[in-house]
Amino acid sequence: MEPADRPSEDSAGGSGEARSLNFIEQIVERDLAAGKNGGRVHTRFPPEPNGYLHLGHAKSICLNFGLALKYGGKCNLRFDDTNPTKEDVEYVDSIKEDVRWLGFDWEDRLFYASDFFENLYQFAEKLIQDGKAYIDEQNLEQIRQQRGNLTEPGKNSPHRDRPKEETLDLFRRMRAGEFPDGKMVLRAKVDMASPNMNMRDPILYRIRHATHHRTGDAWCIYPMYDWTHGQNDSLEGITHSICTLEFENHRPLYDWFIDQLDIHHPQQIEFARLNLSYTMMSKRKLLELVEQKMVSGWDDPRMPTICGIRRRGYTPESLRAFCERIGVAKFNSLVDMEWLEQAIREDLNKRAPRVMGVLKPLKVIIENYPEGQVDQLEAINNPEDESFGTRQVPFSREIYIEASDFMLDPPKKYFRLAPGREVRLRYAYFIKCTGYEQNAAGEITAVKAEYDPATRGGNAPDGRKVQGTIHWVSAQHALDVEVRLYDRLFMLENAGDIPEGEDWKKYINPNSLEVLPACKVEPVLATSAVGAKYQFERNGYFCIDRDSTAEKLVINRTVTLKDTWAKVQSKGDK
RNA sequence: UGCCCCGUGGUGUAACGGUAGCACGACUGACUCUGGAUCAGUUAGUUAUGGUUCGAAUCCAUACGGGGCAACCA
Repeated sequence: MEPADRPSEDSAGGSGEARSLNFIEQIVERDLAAGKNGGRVHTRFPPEPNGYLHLGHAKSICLNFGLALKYGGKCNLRFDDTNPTKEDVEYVDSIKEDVRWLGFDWEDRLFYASDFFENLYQFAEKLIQDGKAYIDEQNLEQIRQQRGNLTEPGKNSPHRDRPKEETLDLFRRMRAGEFPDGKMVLRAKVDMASPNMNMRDPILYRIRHATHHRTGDAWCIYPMYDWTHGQNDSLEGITHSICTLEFENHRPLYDWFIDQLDIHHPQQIEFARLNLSYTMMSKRKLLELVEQKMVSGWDDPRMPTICGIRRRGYTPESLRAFCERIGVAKFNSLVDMEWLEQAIREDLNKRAPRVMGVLKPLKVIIENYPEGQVDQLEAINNPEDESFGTRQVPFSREIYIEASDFMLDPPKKYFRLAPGREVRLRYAYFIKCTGYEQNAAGEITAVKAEYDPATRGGNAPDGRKVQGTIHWVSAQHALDVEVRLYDRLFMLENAGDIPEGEDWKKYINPNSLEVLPACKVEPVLATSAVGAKYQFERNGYFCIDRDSTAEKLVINRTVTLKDTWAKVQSKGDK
């Protein structure tokens, strides 16, 4: 993993431009102005370690850590590990790696909900002592029946008025392991008739004789998320508990708990989660893609996971800029994929060295160029930044150009090579097409050309202009590499919104991966490291994949360059 | 059918009772040894209907539309 530059206060979002405050920043500033929390800002990012982080989490991470950075506060990393049957250290490790890679630092504030199991247990005893909780010995089905539904109130459990001494005894024996799974639960005594379903005597503890990835077998009762989350925030001294919209209806319950316990009261603020077009953020479905081998793994470059997008060639800076740009609100929106791509283009445009790479090679034989001769031509490494310097690119009689840069019968406004036409080979010479070879199927197998020695370096002394400049690679010097092209994973724009029950897999794009096994790139790439990023001129941004071997580089296309010619063409098709 | 939340150009957002702005896209044009980048310009919006007000995207009401809630999940 490459080191990530730490975001500073005003580069947290990648751009230092003045920007109006989002609604959460407004709340924070209001609180600060009012002297609330003694001027502290303390947030947290609280993932459940049951899957890999995705772009939706990136939004939350940037928000929480970004807020702390902006207001001189702190942000904790806390794992919500209250369900031993679903969680695993594999996920804990990947989450830590991803947060760090994104450029954020929780310093010494790494927590687990399981660190607070004893506190939570004591809180529960207090609730019992206060007559605000009871042991319910009904089974799952009975409890569900009594909960009522959206329009009808629930009914009280027959155990609701059990004496608190009895509840306390039972609860302690629950902890001691005297009862099997499902035998009983601890419930809060709130209001079975509340229009808010969350208030209808929620379950606080269930029995699970399961080994926890951190606490081992120390516990056989585990707190529910609702019972854990708010108190955990409180114990960590969180001032602003930022979460997604679906927890809005839970807030009254969290507030109720905090009030009953009379402990520090963090303020919960809900925002809309990220939806990105042509992909989905469902952990469950992403897991299924991995398990059913529809992708190569969690870090498949087509995945919307942070590790996937990292392998694809995205930078932390581009992701932070993306998160800043999409903003934060309570409206459920669908962000166009284009925004993500634009963010990485902007970043890499400034930072990626340029190089020439031919994806679909077509050989060009320059008939008036001496056989065996090699010319070294100077090329600029990054026109956006002089400090990148220059490099030498070998040129010889036989070169490869992009197959799409030659047409037998070109349409109007096609500026590239065609019979009789002259183009510039970038940083090299003007060449004019003098002929071509075709196979029996009519495919062009080679192009013949003549070069003008006077145009060395790319300019004609007589001042004549050419319309097009194309990239090329010397055939005898070229490196053979494999390039992998990626397209959207799903064919449905709002792939995150497929109704439950419908077969979401039928929307998977069968052409999301295209492998080009025989691409030709400049020899300088021979020494490049895994993760190194380049712009292949006129083609896009690429990054060296970890599947590379000593014999053959494997290169991912991160994103294409904007292509106005492609746009013109596709319009012509319509 | 109940409760909660949300509706601003194509997209994402701002304006907090006083000129509807910004960004991305799209479209023009300039420039260019990347049909990239850059620069200049254009386009286009307050879901609807009432009300309050000198004045409403903003406050109120109703309607319409979208989202969430009935796991011993988080």
